[in-house]
Amino acid sequence: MAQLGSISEAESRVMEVLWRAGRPTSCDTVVSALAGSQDWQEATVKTLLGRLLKKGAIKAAQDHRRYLYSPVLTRERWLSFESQRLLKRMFGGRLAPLVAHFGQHHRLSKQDVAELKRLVAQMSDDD
Amino acid sequence: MAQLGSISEAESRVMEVLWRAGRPTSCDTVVSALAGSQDWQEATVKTLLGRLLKKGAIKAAQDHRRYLYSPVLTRERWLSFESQRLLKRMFGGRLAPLVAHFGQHHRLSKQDVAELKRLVAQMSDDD
DNA sequence: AGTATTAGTTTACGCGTGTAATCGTACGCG
DNA sequence: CGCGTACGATTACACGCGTAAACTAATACT
Repeated sequence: MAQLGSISEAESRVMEVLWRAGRPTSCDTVVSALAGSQDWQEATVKTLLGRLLKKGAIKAAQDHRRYLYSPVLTRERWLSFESQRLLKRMFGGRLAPLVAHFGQHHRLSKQDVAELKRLVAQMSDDD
Repeated sequence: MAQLGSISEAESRVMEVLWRAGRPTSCDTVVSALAGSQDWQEATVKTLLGRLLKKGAIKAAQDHRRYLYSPVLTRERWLSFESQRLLKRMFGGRLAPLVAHFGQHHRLSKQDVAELKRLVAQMSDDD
């Protein structure tokens, strides 16, 4: 019953497609959507869809002779799960140290800084 | 030759010890340092040190009948590597969306918000 | 000097993952 | 009505990881 949330890298690529689609989607359509960016055989996608089903991250609804898949795990929940995992593992679970790290070690675009400023301002507001 | 940077979860626990130690450290000492937090048999730690050696993430210097291990991969580089990987995978490689996500979906402590404010202010300064 | 200890090296083993090929089966077409 | 086709399901297989035990070689103690 693997706690929802832990899907693999490759699986998440498939989820991205389903999230973007916003409606039940056939395996075939997923394959097309991935063609180019991800060079997988159709068989591979089938496998991944199967694994996601077993994990309960997606559900399948019969549509004539095939299934249409849709996410059960939301993108929001997944983002939360993974980013909190990283924060916990590497930054004592707190956001500020990560931001500090980025400030020191990576060039942030002016746009990013502006965005950040806006965000923290908003946070104080909410308070 | 796996590009430096990709060490596993368990391996990173060992690295943490070496980073904190700040000087060449014996396997035995690593085991003691982990006792409690991480309930591993000595054998397990030996395995992990061996794997880290093979990956080039640490080096070993002979000291009488044993080795003293020290990091080659720095904590900074590791933090950068992993956090950028997450950002790229989940937030289009940009920091702001992650912060936005946290703002919306997780309660940030007053302390965290203050810290964040200080950090972004500082960023503008640097600019 | 022989033996117990200790440290490093080798081997083990099940599980998840990436990446598919193959199998089985229901349907539509000729 | 039989056969190719299009799907999902089953099976495959190597590799990394978590977790260790077994093996080996050197040393310290008696």
